[in-house]
Amino acid sequence: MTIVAAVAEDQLSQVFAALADPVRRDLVARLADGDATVTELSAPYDISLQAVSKHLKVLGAAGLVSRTKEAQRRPVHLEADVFQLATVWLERYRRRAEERYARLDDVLAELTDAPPTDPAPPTTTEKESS
Amino acid sequence: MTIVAAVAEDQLSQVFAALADPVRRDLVARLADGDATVTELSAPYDISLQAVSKHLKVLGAAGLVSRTKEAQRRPVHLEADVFQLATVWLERYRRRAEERYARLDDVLAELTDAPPTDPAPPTTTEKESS
DNA sequence: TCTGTATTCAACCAATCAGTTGTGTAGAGG
DNA sequence: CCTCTACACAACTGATTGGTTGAATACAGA
Repeated sequence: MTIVAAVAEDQLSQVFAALADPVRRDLVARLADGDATVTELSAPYDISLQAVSKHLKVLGAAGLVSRTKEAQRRPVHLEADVFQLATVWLERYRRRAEERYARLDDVLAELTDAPPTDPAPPTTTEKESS
Repeated sequence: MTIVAAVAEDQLSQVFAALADPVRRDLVARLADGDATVTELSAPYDISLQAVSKHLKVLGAAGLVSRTKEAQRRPVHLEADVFQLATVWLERYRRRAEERYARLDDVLAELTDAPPTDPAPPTTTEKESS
């Protein structure tokens, strides 16, 4: 279980890191409309083809794209499944935060609470990070 | 519109980059359960408090957290809204890719199509990146 | 006022990253 | 066979990043 979680953690890092670059997001956006080769993908940018190839390698390492050998060209294919990994993570904590925000007692605590003797009731006591 | 889009693009980059780090994701996970101070947040890690402060700065720049001045401590608060920015982007292209995958003619095209004279109809012709 | 606590700022360092250019390799076509 | 095309690999460079330590700032309490 720990190993699985660690691997997932690592892939999550790679997915987010991959999508942190505007060029790579643009590549993903274009690949969502259909597979394409490196040369086709690199055409719109003024960076070198090798640079785009590197970007695709990053996306590939994150599991966001796959390559298929087809003659001498290697079309890039978007793997939509991996997106859910990130979405699930995001939604999980967004929902948690919003739930907490919705609870009135917590809201009131944030508004009225500021006792120097009792610093922060909600967080310090429990910790259940990863 | 272009400026707005550019800003959004930039924030999206920052959000994804912020979440690409496991420590920062862990911080977010813990902040989802409630606000906390830097000292509290840094406790579980064996890195310095200053390092955690830096991480929070990154999260803050991405708009994922906010700080409120409260005496000499500055509790960190998770901003759940920004999560949707990322989620919307992810879902947009995941859905696009899956729609395309579901259409049978496209699937067939991928299987039977491989004409060297006509490289790739779907992508090269149009571009609507940023 | 002096002290302790909470936090940031600044300078530094090693590692990673995005880009480059140059070279190598695999397959299709003359 | 030779050449073009499509791509990957390797080495280099400048910028960014995650970490450190040391000092500065802000405020609460004795």
